[in-house]
Amino acid sequence: MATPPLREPLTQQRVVERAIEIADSDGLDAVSMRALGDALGVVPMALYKHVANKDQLLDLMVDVIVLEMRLEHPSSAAWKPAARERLLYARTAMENHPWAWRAIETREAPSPVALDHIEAMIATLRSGGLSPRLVHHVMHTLGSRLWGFAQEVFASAPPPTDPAQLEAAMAFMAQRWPHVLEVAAASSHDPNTVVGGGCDDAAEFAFAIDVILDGAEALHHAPSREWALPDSNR
Amino acid sequence: MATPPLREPLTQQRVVERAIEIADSDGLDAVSMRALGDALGVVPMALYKHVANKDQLLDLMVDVIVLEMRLEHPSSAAWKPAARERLLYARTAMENHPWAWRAIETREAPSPVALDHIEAMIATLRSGGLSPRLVHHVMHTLGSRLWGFAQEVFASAPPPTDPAQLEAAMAFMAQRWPHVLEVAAASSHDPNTVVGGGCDDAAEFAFAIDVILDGAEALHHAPSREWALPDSNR
DNA sequence: ACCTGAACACCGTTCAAGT
DNA sequence: ACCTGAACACCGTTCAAGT
Repeated sequence: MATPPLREPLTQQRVVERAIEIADSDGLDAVSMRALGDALGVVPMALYKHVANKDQLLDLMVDVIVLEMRLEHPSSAAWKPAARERLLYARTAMENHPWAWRAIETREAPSPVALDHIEAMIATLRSGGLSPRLVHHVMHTLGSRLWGFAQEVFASAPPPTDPAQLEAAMAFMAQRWPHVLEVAAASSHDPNTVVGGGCDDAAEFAFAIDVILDGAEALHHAPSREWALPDSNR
Repeated sequence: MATPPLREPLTQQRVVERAIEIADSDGLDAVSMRALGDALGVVPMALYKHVANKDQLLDLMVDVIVLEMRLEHPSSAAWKPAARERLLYARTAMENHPWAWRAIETREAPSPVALDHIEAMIATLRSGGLSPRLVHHVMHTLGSRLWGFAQEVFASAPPPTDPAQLEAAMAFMAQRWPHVLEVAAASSHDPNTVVGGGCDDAAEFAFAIDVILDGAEALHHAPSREWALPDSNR
């Protein structure tokens, strides 16, 4: 009588799924080959039968998230609302996996799944008649927003919770960085939490992509027609 | 007779300068406490007398680069060319230290030096009469471009050098990602290097900030005056 | 005051060995 | 076929000790 296996054999899919679970709950740094092995009840080196190395593991994790950004049929046929919907859809996937932007940023080349996403957005913009050259600039201007995130540098500084400290900090800012304070106050939805925290990421994302898409539309219709020539290399 | 010291004692400044030199020449990953100690002819643990830990070392390295972005007197008094000049100036500093965006991105809170940079840009935008709320949105839209970089996700894929491989890759792209190929071809300055590589980063940066600043100007002058109300919280 | 040595708790990964 | 154990070459950092 053969001894039955004590657990399911690993597969690449199980390895990647578990890695995503760990990243979702504990962050990307918690995904080490050793911790992932532990979570799967296996010695770390066993993982190397299913992924070539950690880099390929990250590739596969990113592909799962990018696949979640796939939008088969935008609800509008017009290029601008369709592009807008694609970008907001990508942002939803990113919101569900807050670690993913850090993984995407370290990928060196686009996978076929990523190229499918790029292709869909470019096709949408081209369907509006925007020239290849204008579309190219727009894609660069969108930058990471194509992948549903904007790198909000220095965005995560929480204000002090102690009211006395908060008041002191605000007094100091009013003296040394008065314009920063004024703009932070203007952005705050809740007037009581004036410094940081009061920022609506979704609204900022929407504002930014509207500026970019409106700008693209304006250039497309510009009287110079510089951007409208479909067959030039401009 | 006291034995003279065999080398200059370390200072925080020397530690940070050497770390920046290593990052400039070998990349940010080459800056480990151990390698930095080696480069200074000192055991790694000696560094902890001058920086609290590696995180503070990165803070200090970033501050040096952000200080290089300081522009005392823009050459125009008008807000838009002045803002444009600030952004391009920041990009120059970033170009000289290609590792710096990776370090900036991992900082959690802005240092005083970083707040000075933010303050200068906000003051420039406010000098044009843009409302605090519009300025806030514009700052978010600029995102990392305020720090002179745009995260060009998946931008660094070099095309195959072997002509046969290149032709095969292009044939495959033409079939599966036709719009990507068309747009890549339109962007290429040299028609012989059609896939990747032919992209002018400086031109893309300039295009993007012009779209954003032009968009800000249009909203500032918009007939709705939604963005022009200086004293509301909108 | 400033630097050192040994050690701890981690990494990713290779290679030969086990069942 | 699939997993394991021991080992290698790295990390950042602490702590007690040296001069």
